[in-house]
Amino acid sequence: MPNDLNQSRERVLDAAEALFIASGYATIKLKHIAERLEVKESSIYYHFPKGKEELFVAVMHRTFNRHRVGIAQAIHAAGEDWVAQLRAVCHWLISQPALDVMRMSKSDLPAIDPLVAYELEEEVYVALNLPIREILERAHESGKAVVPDADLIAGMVIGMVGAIDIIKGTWNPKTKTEMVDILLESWVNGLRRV
Amino acid sequence: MPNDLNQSRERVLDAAEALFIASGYATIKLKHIAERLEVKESSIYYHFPKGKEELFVAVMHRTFNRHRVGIAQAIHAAGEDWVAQLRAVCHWLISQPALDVMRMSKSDLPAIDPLVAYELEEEVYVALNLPIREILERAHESGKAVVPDADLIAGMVIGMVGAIDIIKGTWNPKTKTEMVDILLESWVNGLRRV
DNA sequence: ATTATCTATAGATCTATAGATAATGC
DNA sequence: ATTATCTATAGATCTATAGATAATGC
Repeated sequence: MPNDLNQSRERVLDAAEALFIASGYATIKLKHIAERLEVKESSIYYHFPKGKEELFVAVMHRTFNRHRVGIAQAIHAAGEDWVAQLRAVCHWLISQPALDVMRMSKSDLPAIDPLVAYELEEEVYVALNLPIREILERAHESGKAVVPDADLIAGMVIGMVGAIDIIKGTWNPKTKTEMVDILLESWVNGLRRV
Repeated sequence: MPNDLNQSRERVLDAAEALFIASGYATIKLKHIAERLEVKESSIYYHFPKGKEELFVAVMHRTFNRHRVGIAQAIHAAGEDWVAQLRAVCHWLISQPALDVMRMSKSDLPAIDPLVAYELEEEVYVALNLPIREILERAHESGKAVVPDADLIAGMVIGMVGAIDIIKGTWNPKTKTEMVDILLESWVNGLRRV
């Protein structure tokens, strides 16, 4: 059953992305992806002849590229205010499958070709950390915020959205958007009241 | 070569903990643990006859129990001030192998017996989230802080320490303690300067 | 006798390949 | 002719078990 725009390849990437992003490279077997697609494992090799690692790398490139574009657009659409920009980035992030950057960095990437792993690590940085860092640096330079280490706080913002995902799943009845707004508000204005 | 206090069993737990905590249940094979111990895979079954899952569960119980005790002591030793208590918890956490709570919850625990997984999830909550949440609630009730959702912020604090670990590994030349202090300071006092 | 390891191997699972089958587009 | 699937199977890896070996404590 042929298709015009490589639709079946995209379908494989979609299924693999949902599973790899949620559970990681080692946990997800080709069997799981095949089951989700309702095809046999071997069919996946038609689209990704080199197999699991090639599929994982293709998924990651696509995901990080989507984030790079989505975050840049979100910031642009948010206007000049740095808090509005930060909120826009967070709202974009919670609209996407939750990334576990720690698992990627310490578990997924060490399992693949080191050169490709390095490239992917750079893509994450450019797509996610860098734009957030730049928001914070602009706010700092214009005197609107005190940002002691923009890279560090950018990393925290990304981790924040991941943390929301766990808390959401377990207990909290609030929506993710409400949670992000609460956390950002408390971070921007501070917890302390003397 | 016998030993007095189950020393060889503890040695297995130590090796398994370092690997499981860093890379997760699926990534770590018995081979990796055996290599680290310089024994054969089959020797591990002497201490954990039911194999990998039993070992993983024993590791997690031990880890969470150590955190429960360590965090309670850290808070007690920190005195009355809520910021000092928060800092003490964070300093305890960075003294320990970095936990990836998201990976545990979405990747490791779903791979084991559901009943045991539920128990472990509760242990994490009691050991980590609950004490932090209580610090924040006390600060809120005494009017010293504005804490909109203590559970949510407690989850973030735990995520924060994990995020530090990634950033540490990749770029930042600061020590983990410096990073925690910077992040806590910025969260307590707020980023905004109008 | 108890503790702790080893060798050897079974059985399951996982990744990957070869080659057949089928549907559509030209 | 091209796209996309399938069946069948090889080979590697992983978990687990049975039973031997060796050292120490009683």
